[in-house]
This record gives sequence, C-alpha cells and structure tokens, in this order.
Amino acid sequence: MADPVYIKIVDDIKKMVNSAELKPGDIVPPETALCKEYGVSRMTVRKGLAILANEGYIFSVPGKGSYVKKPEVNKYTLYYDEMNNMINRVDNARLLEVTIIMPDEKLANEMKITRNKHVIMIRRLFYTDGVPIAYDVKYLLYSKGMPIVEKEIEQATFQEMVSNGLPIFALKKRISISAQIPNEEIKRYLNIYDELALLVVEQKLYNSENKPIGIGVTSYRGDYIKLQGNSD
Amino acid sequence: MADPVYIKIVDDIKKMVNSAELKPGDIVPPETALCKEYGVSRMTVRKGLAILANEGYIFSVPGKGSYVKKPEVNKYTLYYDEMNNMINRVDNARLLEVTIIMPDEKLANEMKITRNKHVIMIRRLFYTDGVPIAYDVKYLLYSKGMPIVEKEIEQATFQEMVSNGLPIFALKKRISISAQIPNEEIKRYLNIYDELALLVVEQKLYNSENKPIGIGVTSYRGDYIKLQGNSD
DNA sequence: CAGTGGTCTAGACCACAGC
DNA sequence: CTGTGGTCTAGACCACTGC
Repeated sequence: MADPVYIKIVDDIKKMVNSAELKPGDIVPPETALCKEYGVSRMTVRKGLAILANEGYIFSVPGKGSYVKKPEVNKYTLYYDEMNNMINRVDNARLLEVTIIMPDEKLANEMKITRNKHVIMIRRLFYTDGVPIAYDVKYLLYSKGMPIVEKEIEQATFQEMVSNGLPIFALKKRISISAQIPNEEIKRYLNIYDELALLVVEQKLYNSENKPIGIGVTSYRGDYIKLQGNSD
Repeated sequence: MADPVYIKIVDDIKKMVNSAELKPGDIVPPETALCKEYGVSRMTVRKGLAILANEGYIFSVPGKGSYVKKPEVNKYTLYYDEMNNMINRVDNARLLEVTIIMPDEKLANEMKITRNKHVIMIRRLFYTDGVPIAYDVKYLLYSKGMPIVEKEIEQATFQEMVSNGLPIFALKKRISISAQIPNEEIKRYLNIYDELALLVVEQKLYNSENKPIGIGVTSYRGDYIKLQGNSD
C-alpha cells in the first residue's frame, strides 16, 4: 500500500461497518488502542476518525468514545438548474414580460415583505429544439447591480439574476417539486392540447440573514423533464 | 471567544470569501503565513483549512497552495422516503399483490438481469387518513433473509425490504422524479375522476458492486405530495 | 480516580510546483 | 533551489464521563 496510514484505518473501519462487524450504536476502539494497533501516533488515528466522522460513519462523544452512526438512508443529492435537467437542455429562452408589480397578499407573505414593496416579475418561456418546454416566472426584490438589460435577463439563471457573482457562498436555496395540471394560460404557452402533467419546481433564494430575496416557479412539460438524485 | 483557534481561522476565511475579499480562484495565504498570523502551529492551521475544504470553500493543490473554490450552486439535499413527504405522511398501506414474475425485456434491462431470472413484484396502495394517495410497485431480486410474510411487506419501506438491517452503508440509491398523467388502472386505485397529475418517484437500489437489486415506482396524487430540497 | 476525546505544539521528512 | 502542501511524531494540557 502506498496509502497513508490514516486511509488504512478509515478503510478497515469502513469494512467492519459494512460487514456488520461493527453495527450502528457500537463503540469504536478508543484512539489510544488504535494507536497501539497501527503503531502510529494519536494525531494520525484522529485524522482517520475525522474522515469517518465526516463521511457519516461515526460520531464522537467527548469523555466517552466514538460510536458507529445510523446511516441517513433517505438523503439524496440532486443537481438542479432551471436551464439543465436530465432529459433536455434549454437551448433558448424568450422573455415574455418584465415588470414591476406590487405583490398580492400571497406573494407578500411568501417573500416576507409588506404589500407596498415593489417586486420585479419576470416571465419567460424555455425552449429545446424550438419547442417550448417550460414556463418560468420569477419574483425578485430589487437590489443594486441587478441586470436590467432585457437581453441579459432573457438567458440568465436565477443565480445570475440575484447574485452578481459576489457573495454566492452566503446564498441559501430551497426547492420544492410537485406535479400539477396546467391552467389554460400555460397550456397555450406550451402548446398543450391533450392531457399532460407539469413538473413544477419552485426555487426560493434567501440571503445570509435568511430573508427571501427571490422566488422562481418553473413549470416543465412532464414529458420533457426528469429530475435525478443520488444517495452518498 | 471560547472557540478554538482553528474555528477562528475558519470563520475569518469564510468571512473573506463571503465578502468577496477572496474570490473563487484566489489563492489562500500559505499555511506558514497563517501560522505566523495566528501564532499557532501548522497542525492547527491545517485543521482549519481541512474544515474549509470539507465544506467546499477551498481546495488544495500539493506544491502550489490552497485556492478558493467555485461553490456548487446547483446542489441540493433532499430527504425522501416513500412513506413520508412534505405534505402528508402515509399512515397505512394495503398490499395489492405479491408475486414472482419473469421480467419483460424492459425490466430485465433496467435490472441488468437475463429474462429467465425470477423477480418479486410487490404492488401496494398508500393511504393518508383513509384516502389512497399513492400507488406503489416494487421489483426485487430475491435474496436470503427477505421478508416473506405478507404482513411485513405491507408496511415495509424499500430499505427494509432489501437490506435486512445489515450492510446498509454499502447501499447506493438513485431516484428520479417526474410528472405524469395517470393511466386507467391508477385512476381507479387512487379514486381519480377529474384531471389530476401524478408525481412519480422511481427509486433504484444498487449493491456495493453497483448491480441493481431493486426498483420501486411510487405514483403519488399530485395534490398530496411536494418534495423539498435545500442547498448546503 | 482513570479513561476518553478535543486542542495544540514544535518539530520532522516527503513529493511536488516553479524558477 | 525554495516554497508549497501531505504525512507523521511524541509529547502536552484540558474537559468530560463514569466509577
């Protein structure tokens, strides 16, 4: 093995967990014992345990020991960008409207603002191979540095509209995914004549103080999108 | 501050990144410089940098230095369990059928098996407050220790069916989410009389060798489910 | 009290980048 | 060659746990 010692420790303990030699709740040998077993110093052992803790295999309790963790079986990682998804890529976008509105009660509530604040509303259609596949509405609180040129808005993702490249680490986002039947307006925009379900993805952006700064709702033709997620 | 030094280092660098004092691609001060700046030993500095690397803020290149990373803006974490979701909780399940079938070409393909292998098919209905809200089909490769008592199958999640509590860390899962129009059979099962969209979640389980061991398709009434995800 | 993990030091040697 | 990060040591002191 060219691997460093701490990797060997990690692999060995992973093997024990995966072969049920160590079960969730079981205690991992104390650091001093592992030091002796592998003939290394404590910092090396701790490096290995830190990796295991980080990957969700174990957790440590000061004064007691390290324990095998119950895995989070229901956790998935999903990559979503309104312009790219698992079946198709948006290759074009058309701006339907960009206006400044006063929010109705529902929107004001969702954005946690009073109804006398102004909100920018952007409505777009997304195309793939010339076919309209999604109807997209965004509501943004105005802030300095936002793109105001229509050409910029047309092709921008939510990120690009709100964060002008700057404190992107601080942004928090939530999405919620649902299935809906299109209303007449969306049917017209997406050329839907038969029964067809929409996959509706709502994005909500928060600044570092957890205040909403934008809401986006993208309604995809159900036959043109599939979102995918992975465990790990 | 009662915080350890490495936490201070982490916070300071995070602040610099979030205030754009350090931009993606910029180089982080070398470890030796940080040692001097904070008056600590190198291991302490490295502990801080390791945390930042782990949280996706920086990455290190041996022989060169540490750099600020572009954040993964499109990454979301989603918790999904066929029995629990954001609007409703499945409080009851009814077993429709459990049989052993020979897979058709499509299924054999998806499970990467030959068509002469046997597959267990389980069909269920999920209820909330006595209302059927989802139609669920699972296909499982038979393996030792699987629940065979109907009462067990009825209330089991996918996890519980496949992994009998053992090497759960090794399991990999994928989900894909789509919106569909129900067929006549599902309409009957879910008491759908009007137009209603289905949120369809397909789960696929793989063992540690990346071979599929089970496929599950759960079709929820669109008005009863909403999946949610978070960045971070 | 002894044993545990949490923090930290002041060194060391290595492999690797770039000049 | 110097400077960088990657690995590792052999100690230290602390706070906490459980007896």
